[in-house]
Amino acid sequence: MTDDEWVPPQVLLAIDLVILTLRDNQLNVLLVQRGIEPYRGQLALPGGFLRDADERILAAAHRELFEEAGLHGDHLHLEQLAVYGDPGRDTRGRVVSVAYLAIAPGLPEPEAGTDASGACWCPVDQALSAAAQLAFDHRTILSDGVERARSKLEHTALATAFCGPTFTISELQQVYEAVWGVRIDPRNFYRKVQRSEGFIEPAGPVRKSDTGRPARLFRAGPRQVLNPPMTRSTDAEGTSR
Amino acid sequence: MTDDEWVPPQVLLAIDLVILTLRDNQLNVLLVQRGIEPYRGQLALPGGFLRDADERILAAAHRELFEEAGLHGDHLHLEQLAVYGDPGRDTRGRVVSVAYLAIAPGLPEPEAGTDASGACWCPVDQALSAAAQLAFDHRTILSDGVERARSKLEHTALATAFCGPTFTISELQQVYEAVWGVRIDPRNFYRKVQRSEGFIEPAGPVRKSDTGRPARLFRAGPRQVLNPPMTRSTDAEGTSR
DNA sequence: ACAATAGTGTCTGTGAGACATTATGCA
DNA sequence: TGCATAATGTCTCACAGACACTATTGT
Repeated sequence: MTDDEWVPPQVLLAIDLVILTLRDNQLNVLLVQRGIEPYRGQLALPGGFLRDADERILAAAHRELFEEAGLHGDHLHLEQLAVYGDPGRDTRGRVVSVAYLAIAPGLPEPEAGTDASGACWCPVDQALSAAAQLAFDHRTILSDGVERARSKLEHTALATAFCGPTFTISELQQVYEAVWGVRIDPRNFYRKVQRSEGFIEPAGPVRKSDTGRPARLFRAGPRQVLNPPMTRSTDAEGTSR
Repeated sequence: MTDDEWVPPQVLLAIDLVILTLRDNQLNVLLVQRGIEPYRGQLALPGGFLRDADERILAAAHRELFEEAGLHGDHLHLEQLAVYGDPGRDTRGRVVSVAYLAIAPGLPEPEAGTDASGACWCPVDQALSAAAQLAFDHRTILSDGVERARSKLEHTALATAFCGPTFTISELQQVYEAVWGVRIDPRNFYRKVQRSEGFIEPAGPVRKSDTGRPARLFRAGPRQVLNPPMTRSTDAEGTSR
């Protein structure tokens, strides 16, 4: 079409991870402090380049997930989020990054000393505030990831991925409250998740807590898409004209 | 981390387009017949490589949209779908493709003679049937694109993108019926879209048709996300255990 | 007994779906 | 007048949200 000698340009392929978890009833994201240029010393999402030309992209995401956070595949939700590839987003050349969204159950401090020179959980509110100054376009990526998680909570069973293998209903409720940033009536929530066919199923007897009546335990059910969905009261959306 | 001499591998970046429209009350997709290897002569989604290292990915999508289908940006919905980059999906090397979903109002036969040696609209049912044999992993991409369109119809105003600048309510209904493959009660549909704040707004007087009472015309409203959503009766989903 | 959380029951408003009815054009 | 489609009204059932109430633990 153009020159006979024209060949398409090549690009560097990177993976970025938005790893969300719940800590202390707050939605947290895993951030690392960059050890190399560009943006040396600044906070960034964990990630890296494709290792070699034969590595699958999803495999690279899993590899980075392990290298930078010490997490491996089991009990972990991992899904493609979007591609970010604007020219100039990385000074090292044309870098196209595939972002993945990972949801992990509540975890203690991350394993340090692997790849990243310092990884830490950070509340997303804080990471998204103007003061945080994430590297590259990672603020956009994080924002997209959080919005995706919020949305998927509505009509999929994603919420169970934030919990351990078994959980109580009020623990599940805390997931919704933390991710959506709203308060939910426990009685209505209880009925709703119970009725939602295949969402959760009974597991073991009860979990005793320090105070109050012990709660029954549940595990994630077989159904991934919820019917009916968990409508969050979306009272301020759309274009305000 | 590994060798001092290690450099990340480079890949070729491609764009693939899932261009959907409505023709004769059927959901159609634009396909081209490949003029070059690999998969020469087979049907494929329109697409191509990044032109140069400075081109934005979205710009490349718009460029291909024009080159291969003669469509340009106005009155056109275009959104990122996903990335497909498995090794071996293209024999020319490691090709990572960013798929875009485009929705166009009903259109006549596409402009031939630009880039693709023959482009044509094809009913999606037919394109997805086993007999079609699309090139590369384009069957998967098309399938993902259609599912995305179906899903977005529920809680966004995407349906209006299938229509012209003005449309009647029954035309809008035909969009839903065609994309979802269901029948909808016209009276209930009428009330529902009317009540949905900001979805559609009156435009001009009426459109006369060959038969029956003329219908009022509407245009797309300012609101993109619908509240309440247009629930399609999702009676068979999730994992059947 | 009391505090605290788990779990159940009841009421009310709203919307979805089924379907009758009226309105407005043309042959 | 008859036909076809547009537009509106009515009914019923199911569910969301509000909230009173009972149950079961520890102190």
